[in-house]
Amino acid sequence: MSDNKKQSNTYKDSLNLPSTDFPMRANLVEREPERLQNWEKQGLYRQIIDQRRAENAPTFLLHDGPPFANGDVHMGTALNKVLKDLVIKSRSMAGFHTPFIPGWDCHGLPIEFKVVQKTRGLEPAEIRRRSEEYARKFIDIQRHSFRRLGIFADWENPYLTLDPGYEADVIRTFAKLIENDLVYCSKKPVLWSFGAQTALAEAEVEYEDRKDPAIFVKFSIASGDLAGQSSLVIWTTTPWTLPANLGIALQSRFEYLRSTFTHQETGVSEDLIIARPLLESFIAKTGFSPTGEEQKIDPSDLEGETASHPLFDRTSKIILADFVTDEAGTGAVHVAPGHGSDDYIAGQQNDLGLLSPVDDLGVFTDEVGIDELVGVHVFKSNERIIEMLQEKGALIAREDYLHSYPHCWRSKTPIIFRSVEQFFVRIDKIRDKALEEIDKVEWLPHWGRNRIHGTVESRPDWCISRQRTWGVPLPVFFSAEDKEKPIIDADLARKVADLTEEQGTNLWFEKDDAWWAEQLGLPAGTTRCHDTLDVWIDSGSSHVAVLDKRPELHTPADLYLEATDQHRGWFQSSLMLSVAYRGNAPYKTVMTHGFVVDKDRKKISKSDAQKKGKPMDAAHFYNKYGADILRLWVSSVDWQNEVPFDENLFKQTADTYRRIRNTLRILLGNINDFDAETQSVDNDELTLIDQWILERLQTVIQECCEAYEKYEFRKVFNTLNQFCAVDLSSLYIDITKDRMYCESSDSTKRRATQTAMARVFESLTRLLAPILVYTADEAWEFLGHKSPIHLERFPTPDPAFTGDSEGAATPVVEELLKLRAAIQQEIENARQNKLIGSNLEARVSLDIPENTILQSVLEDQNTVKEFLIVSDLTINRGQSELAASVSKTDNGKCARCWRHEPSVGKTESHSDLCERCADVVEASPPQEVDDPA
RNA sequence: GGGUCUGUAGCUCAGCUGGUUAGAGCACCGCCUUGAUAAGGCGGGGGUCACAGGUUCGAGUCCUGUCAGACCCA
Repeated sequence: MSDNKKQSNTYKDSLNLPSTDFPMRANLVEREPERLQNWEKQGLYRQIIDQRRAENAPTFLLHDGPPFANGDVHMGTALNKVLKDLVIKSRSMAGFHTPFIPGWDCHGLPIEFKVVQKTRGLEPAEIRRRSEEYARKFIDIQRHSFRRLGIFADWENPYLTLDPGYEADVIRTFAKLIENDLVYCSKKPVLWSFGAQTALAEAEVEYEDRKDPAIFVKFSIASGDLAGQSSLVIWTTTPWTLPANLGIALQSRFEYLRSTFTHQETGVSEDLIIARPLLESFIAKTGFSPTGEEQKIDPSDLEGETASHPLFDRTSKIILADFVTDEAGTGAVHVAPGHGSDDYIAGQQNDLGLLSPVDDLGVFTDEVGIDELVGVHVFKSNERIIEMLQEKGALIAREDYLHSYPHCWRSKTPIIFRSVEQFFVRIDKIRDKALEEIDKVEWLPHWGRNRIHGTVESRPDWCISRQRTWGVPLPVFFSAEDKEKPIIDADLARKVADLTEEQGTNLWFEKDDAWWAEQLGLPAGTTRCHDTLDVWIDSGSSHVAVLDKRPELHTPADLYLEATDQHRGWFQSSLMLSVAYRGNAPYKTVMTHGFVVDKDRKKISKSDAQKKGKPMDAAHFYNKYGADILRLWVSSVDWQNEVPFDENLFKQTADTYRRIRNTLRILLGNINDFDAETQSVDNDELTLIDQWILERLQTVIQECCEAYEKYEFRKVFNTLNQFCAVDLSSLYIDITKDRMYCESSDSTKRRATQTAMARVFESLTRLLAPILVYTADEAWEFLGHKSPIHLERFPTPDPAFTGDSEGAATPVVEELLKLRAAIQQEIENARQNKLIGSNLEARVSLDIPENTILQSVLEDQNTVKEFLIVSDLTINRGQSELAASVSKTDNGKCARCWRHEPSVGKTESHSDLCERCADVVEASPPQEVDDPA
């Protein structure tokens, strides 16, 4: 027994077992940073760029949308940046010159809010100093994460929207808008946050449920035939806007009903006019139902008449408007032009005038006209106003109304519509051109076109002024004579840009009005505007401040790639500003990805995730699993839709990773003693199976390159995963084990397989490189390459193995696979019945129908046996159907190769070996094989 | 409420212009192997293709509606 074991160990030493130092366990968390450090030390990004430039490669420009310099990199941001990197790396390996300048969006309320919250009462210049410090801190944090994720970019020279040069270009972009007569100032209702004391963009608003009193209010008709006889009833959920009421809108398409309405319980009667489509709900909600004669009223008869305001001695004009619907209310809509955008437009069209008696804090001003309300917050006035209506007998009914209501994304306070002097960009002047440009752009997925088209089509003028400090100043002045009159002048704006180009826009806040007036040659007494520009102007100007500015870049960019919410955000602001600035879109293609959602496809809110202890920071994952796992995950998902995510998916991805890594490892181990330069065999010396795997490889190369080109990384992932798991691991490597381990090391058969394996390895690592940035480079290095794989190009299919030639191996192998499936089932039966253990103990009898494809290969028993990994095979050709039967073989087991061969014992000097092994052992004694020296 | 989308095994994804018993990998269960071994091989279970109608000789694939989810808007 011990003798036997000793002997078998001796034979083990005579085998060519795979050998490599490429570790099975990746230990990515520790190894990746080391590799990253090497790359950075040698300036790999620069090397790649320089190399492609030297090759005169065509340029592919992906313009980075700037993430906000606030908070850590979470999975959503990581998804975005990794996708961008997959694009960049795959385009680079496809031979393009791909400069990638990362950016950060640095200004804006969220940062200023953090700073101001911490310390109140700071001077503007100090707020700005601290805001910049805050932004830069997070830029460093995020940059570190992005680098760690293996993203190649010009990290030393990113674009920051707070850079003086960038700010100056924002101002120049704005000057161009002025020049094109696109900027105006107007008192207009805007979304106002009294919590943050600023106007907000729509993107800065979030909706939350809120309960408000909804009231039905009577306005008695004051002119025309019905004067003094009947009343219109309006419905509103914002009683505080009633003091600003200047009109009542009716729907021309509705029929209205006039009647005496009597309250079912109180018996009170009122002569009222209600739209017929809303009559039922009116009755249900107010308790008033028609009890008198019913008279049809045509709303156009009332148009132009007036109704008495229930709180003041003044009238409101009755108008017709399309925004009146039958969804809620009475068909008569309260119009306060100062407090709503529909109202504002209707007010303009009908000369209603405008009242907006509310200040920055959301408190009523003198203008409200009711002394006791002056100084009271609007939301605290609702109840008092309702009481007053009640006192005047104008309140028909009230209810509590739960609705989804806009809130400020920062201060979380409800939004009010309030009219203030604001600056706007006239969208109508550029809308048509913008819509035209949209259709020249390629949108991925294609429905993105509809999304942005819809938003551009319907968007109102762009409110671009913010009453905040942390931003690019709005370069406008107010005349000395009339403080209300803005001086909007392109040349002045350009001078401001020149003055701040070097020193930054802090100058605007540090120097006083007199200084500025003098610098710009304005009359003494001229004051400057204290607003800042909407941050969407900042980031939307990047095509000027970055693409135009940097010598290696240009407009339009080939690709913008962001999450779908940017259809209304950056894609749109960039489009509008580019159309205004240069008359065309800043991009050729726009690609969007979905949001990261949880495994039930519900959105992940930050607070929820924290509550449940579910980490969402990218750092958690690359520190626990490694960046390559995170990247592999990105490559595996359908990012055009929502991207499901939870930690289990990482474990799943890690399994896939392990399989790929082990495949690379066994390939390395098998070609360890092989020098492709000197020991490769000619193509016609490759065996069937080698030829087959190379044919498969060409298909894989073809499919992956096409998929990369179409940004279908998921397909690359699937293709490579299957190639590794099925074609290589389960078939090729398994089938060639015997020849690799047992044939003499220099045999042609073995060298043929090594030739194929080396080619597979070279191609596979390159195809993996954009995804597994660290692992592919590690494997590449283990093969003996000195320079990083990321300088390489993708492989191209070898025409000698495209599989459609006459001697193609693929059709033959596919037939053999059918035989394999048939016998494996029988072998498994035998195994389950404890008849045999390993495949090699099986005696297989195989019935095969006539098969022209297999004809020649069946002549060669050894090839078939090798392919099927069986020792003892009898083939019965010309049978009616494919069938296999299995029993235990009588052949003796070769102590070296473990096959059960009839030839075992036939060689006297090695009585426990098969003939093949005896020959091999005779030819090369173990010591020589084992000792590489 | 409106717009734009999505919905195939436990999970991540394939299923081309409608056509035989809907596929892969992972996970799960069983077996084998111990010369890829914190690996590898083989076999197996698992899907009324969200639901309900319709068009068609025939639908996961086309149409309508419902439900659920995402983003944007109100």
